[in-house]
Parts: sequence; structure tokens; C-alpha cells
Amino acid sequence: MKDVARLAKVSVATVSRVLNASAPVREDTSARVLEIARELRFSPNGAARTLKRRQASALGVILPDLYGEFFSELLRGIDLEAQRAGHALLVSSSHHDARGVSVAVRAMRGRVDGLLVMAPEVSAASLATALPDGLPTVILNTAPTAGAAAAVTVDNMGGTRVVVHHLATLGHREVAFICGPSRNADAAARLRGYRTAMRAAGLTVHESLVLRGDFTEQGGWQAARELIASSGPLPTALFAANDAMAVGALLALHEAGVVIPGDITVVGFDDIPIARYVTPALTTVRVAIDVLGARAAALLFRALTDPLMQGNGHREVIPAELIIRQSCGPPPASATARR
Amino acid sequence: MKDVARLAKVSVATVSRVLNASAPVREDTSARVLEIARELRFSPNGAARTLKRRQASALGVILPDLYGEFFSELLRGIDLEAQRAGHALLVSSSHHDARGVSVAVRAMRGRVDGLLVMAPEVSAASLATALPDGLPTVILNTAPTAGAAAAVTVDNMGGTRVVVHHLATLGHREVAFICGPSRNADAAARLRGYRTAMRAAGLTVHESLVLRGDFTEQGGWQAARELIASSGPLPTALFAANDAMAVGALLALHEAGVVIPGDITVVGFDDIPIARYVTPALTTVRVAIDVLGARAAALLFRALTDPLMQGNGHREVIPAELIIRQSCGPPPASATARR
DNA sequence: CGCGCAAATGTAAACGTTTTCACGCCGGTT
DNA sequence: AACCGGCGTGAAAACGTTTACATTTGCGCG
Repeated sequence: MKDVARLAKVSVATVSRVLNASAPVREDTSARVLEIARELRFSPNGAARTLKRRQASALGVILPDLYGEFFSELLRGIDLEAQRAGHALLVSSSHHDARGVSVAVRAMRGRVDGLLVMAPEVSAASLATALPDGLPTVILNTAPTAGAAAAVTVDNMGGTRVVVHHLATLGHREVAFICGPSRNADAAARLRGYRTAMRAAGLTVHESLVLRGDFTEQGGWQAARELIASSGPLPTALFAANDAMAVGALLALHEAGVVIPGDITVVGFDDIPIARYVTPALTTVRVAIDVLGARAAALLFRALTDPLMQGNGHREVIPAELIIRQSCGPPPASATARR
Repeated sequence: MKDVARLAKVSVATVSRVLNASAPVREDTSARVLEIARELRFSPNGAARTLKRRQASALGVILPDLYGEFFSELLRGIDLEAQRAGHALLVSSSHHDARGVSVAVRAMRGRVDGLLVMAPEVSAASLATALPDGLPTVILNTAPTAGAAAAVTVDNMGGTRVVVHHLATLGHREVAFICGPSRNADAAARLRGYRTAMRAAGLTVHESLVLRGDFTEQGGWQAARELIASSGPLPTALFAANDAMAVGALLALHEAGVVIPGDITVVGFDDIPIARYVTPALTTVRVAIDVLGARAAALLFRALTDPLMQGNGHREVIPAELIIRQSCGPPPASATARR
């Protein structure tokens, strides 16, 4: 900037004013400065600008991972919203525990205007201590208990409820469930939702039909194998806590010669793109993940412009919608006869 | 920092030294400072730090888009490499034209140590002018012509060659091709590769079998429809410039009652996760996209630590591997008889 | 013709760090 | 006893902007 100022025979202040149009500058001066700046290929230093202006025009995004379509969609939604506010995204991933999140948060301070944090495996309490003081923060997919922050979550309860209800309506009475990792907040909520919905539908939860899982395809495959190997007839429906596991289960069942949905109905959760393409196409719960991200970002921007509202623990729930595809049908006649 | 210094009865200089372990400090002083800092929940201001140190510990990533698994994987690879160097990622997407890239680049200056740019739809020449002067840059998936920068590209030529060779070996003689968007550098390279490989295999390229496409599933669907509607027998093989289009084509062919691979063989490019799950599973070319990202980041770090090498237009090619699945077989007997 | 007022510009002080330089202190050497 | 060197510390100058405040300039008007 100094160089530009010197060559244009003005002060750095004037250069700044021209570049930001922050104060009236004479037409010819302005033109001259612009010309020189272009000639010198000058572009302002972001760090200095941030330091002085006390605003970074960037949002911090802290994620546990970047693997899979979920994060891709999430990031896209966030980016969409940030983009239109002229903000960039400072992304930091692989933070599974509270300490990791804490480190990431510290690294962001002074370089972002607000924070979007997703840490489904960190307890609300430890998350609260990891979060920064002065930085508006929106939490994704975790209870909003944590400190002074808003939160956006997926409607896990609603999603599981509508699935179980649909299965019950079709006539299913034994619905197996493949859980997600126990530390994961979403997984826990879905398991809770499953139990609640089963009760509401007047069905009993057989603990032997509640299977361990880990949100991976491999895990779903294994759970289905166990189900097949176990004594007694198969349940008539299998509900996986996410699509990846449902797809794994689909494969295992297929390999074992079980017909879907003839012998057993399979349902997933998330509606990842693959769900449409497996055979049979997977019935699942659609969560607009990009909307989740976008809403979170929007919420954060609101907190930024209106600093009064940031501490109010505002909560927003992204709706979940049942998507019926071919993996889902009425229970087989044999099962109905059995009763 | 001033507060910490005051409460610990030392100067800010000492606080800095303690926090960075940048100079010997007496044990008790250090402990005292650390204690106070923790009490005050102090964390350093990134902007100020960047400004003074002249290093941001961040990499800029400029992408045309964030849609789909390609970018998700790419970003993951980049992040992996950046992570271990203790760098964050400043991401900016939706930059399709040279002007957009230029704006993004300017916004990054002073906040990142280097740049990873992917702009397959921007010509090398205009990309060169958009790139910054002092910032080491690695270009992804585009000719490395652009200015003083290294480049990492996918082995499009090799990938198409191995596909066409495999098809020829199976006995196919008429291989249709669905192109990507004409402005896209990868798409162009794959078309070129297809033509070259066909010639090398002694096969002729029928221009009526070179179909327009746009890298989307919808586009692939449409191209396949046209192929079906056109007069004359179907070709025995269909090669799409990416998997999304191949999947679309698969759908269109299936809808039209064409059997795969019985009536026609279909091959894609990229090996996106969905490719494994469609029926029949898609034969394709596997490109380790995460490796692409990781290699690019690694290259950038090398340029950062060794500033001499940055201008040498170094080029790296990520290998492509043929993945044979069920969508691919010998031409039908009828076609062979026809000759 | 001088006055005042607005518009245009310049000066310099921040912003929160890091780092150079200088200083005081201590223990060991001549 | 004077000196040297190293260690621990503090003062202050950067880093590249923005902006409050001061100053100059130009201009209309009495």
C-alpha cells in the first residue's frame, strides 16, 4: 500500500479510502490510485485488515471428520450461506474429543467471526468448556446445552417415529434396530426415538433385536450376519440408524439369500445418494443436510449482526421426511400366519 | 496478552515467550504466566500472529463447486495432509470463471501461506493472470501452464487408454463415448484420450457415436436416450467420461429394456462410491481423489519450505486404474455375427 | 477581498502479536 | 577486584491496515 501511495503521490490513507470507497475521494485521484494498484497487482493483506477491522469475514467450521457425503453436503450448505454474506470458511476436521475441539477453537480465534461446531462424540459439558468466550457459536447435531450458543439439530425423534409408524401400519410387529456408536449423540437420539415410537405403536422392543453398530457399512453387514445366525425366525423388518449400515445389511441379507422386501423389510436413515441406487432402492428418512448447514450458518450470521441474541440458546430442528422406496413392504404371509 | 502480563507481573514479551517456548524463561515465571493465561482463558489472536510472523498456518483452497463426492474426497485428502503440518484450510468455492477465481485469490492474500486452485473451466491463460504473485500455488486438474506453479493432474489419457484397450480385447469394435462439458479440461483430455486410444487399438471413431454430455447423471441419461432413438443398431459398448453420466446411461438403457452387459457394455470414469452399488455394478476407472488432494497439498508444502523450487512448473500425475465390474462383458453374439 | 464551510487529503495512532536490542544480574575466569 | 559471558527480562519497534483527528484546499458569499 505504501508503494501504491508513493507512486500515486498520495498518502496510504487515501489509498485505503479509494480501495474501500469508505470516504469521498476526488475522481482523478481515485482513478490514479486504482490504476497504480492494478499495475502493481496490489491486493490487501487479509491479516492486517482483520486485525484492524476486528472482523475476519470468515466462519470457522469444526468437524469430527470429512469422510462421506454427509460432510460434503453439510459443508456445501454452510458455504452457500457464507458465500452470500461474503464470508470464507476456515475448516478444521478430525476433532473427535474435547481436547481436539479445544485446540481447533484456539487456532481459529482472531481469524473468524463465528464458529460452527459439530462434535457428536463430545459430551455437552466438555464441549461447553472447550468453546471460546467471545465468539458466537452454533452447534450442530448436539444438545444445545453447551455454553452460550445456538444449536441446529436433525429431527431424529420425528424421523424414527414416522418410520416405526409406517412399519406398524404395514403390519410389522417385530422390528429390529441397528444402533450407531454409543458415544454419538445422533445415534443415541435415534435409538431413543425407536424405543419411544415402538411403545407408541403398541409394539414391544425385544432386546435381542437391538443390534450393535457403528454407522459404517461394514458394521451394518456384521449386524445383519448376527441376526441371520441367531436362533429363531428373522424379524419382519430391520431399521438401521443410518443408511450406510442399512446398505451393509442389505448386502449381507442378499448374500444369505434373504429376499428384500419379500422376506424382510429394510429401512435406513439419512437418504445418502447411494440409497437410491442400491437394489432394491432403500426406504429411508430424508434429512436435508445442506439445509442443516445453511440454517446453522444463517443462525450464526444473525447472532453476528445482532450480538444481543447470541446467548439465548436458540434451538432449531431440521425436519426429517420418510422416503418410501422398494426395500420396504408388508411382512411375509408366513410371519403373519405364525402369530 | 496485556492482561496476562499485568497479572503475572511480567512484560508481554515474556508472556509471548512462555506461550511459544521461543526463548528460555525461568521455571517459576513460566508456570505463573501459564496459570494466569489459563485462568483468563486467553488465546492468542490469529490475525495479529499471522501479521507479525508472516505465516498464516493455513492453506487456501479454491474450488469451482462443492457438489458431489469428488470434492468431498479431494478436500479430505488435502485436509489430511494440511492437518499433519498443523495447517487449517480456508475454503472458497463457486468460482467458475477467471474473475471469480481472481476475487477469491485476493480475499485469501495474507491469510494463507499457499494456494490450491482447481478451476477446470478456466483457460490456462486467464488462470495465470488471476493467480497471485508472491503466493506459492498448486493447480489441480488443469494444465500447469499457468504462471509459476506446480500442478497435479489425473491421468486421463492413461485411464481412457486402458478402458478402450480392455474393450477392444473383449472384442468390441463400436465404442460410443459420452463427453463432458467442452470447457472442462478433464473432459477434453478424456475425449482426446478416447480418440487416441481408439486409433491405437485399430478402431475407428464414428462421430455419430460421440455424444454430448455435461458430467451430470441427467446428461448421461439423455445421451443414452439419443443413442437408443438413433437409427441403426446400438454400439456394443458405451464409455462415459464420468461415472455420474454412466449411471444415468445405465438407467436409461435399463428403462428401454436393454440388458447390460448382455446387449451393451457400459464403462464410467472416476469410481465414485455409487459405482459399486448400481446394478449391474459399474466398470470404471479408479482415481484416488483423496490422494490427488493429498499430493497437491504435499507439493505445496514442499514449495513453501523450499522457496526456490516454487517456480519450476513441476508436474505430477495421479495414476488411474481400471476397475472391472459387472457392467462390462464381451459384445453380444449378434453383433459379432453382423460383421 | 477575506471569511467560513465543506470536501479532500494527510498524520499518526491504533489493532495484538513477535522479535530485536539492550540491560541487569549472576557465577566463573583472569 | 575487575571482567566476561550467558541467562532472564523489559522496552519498543515492527507487521499492513483503518480511522479519528488535523490540516489543507477550493469555493461561494457577504
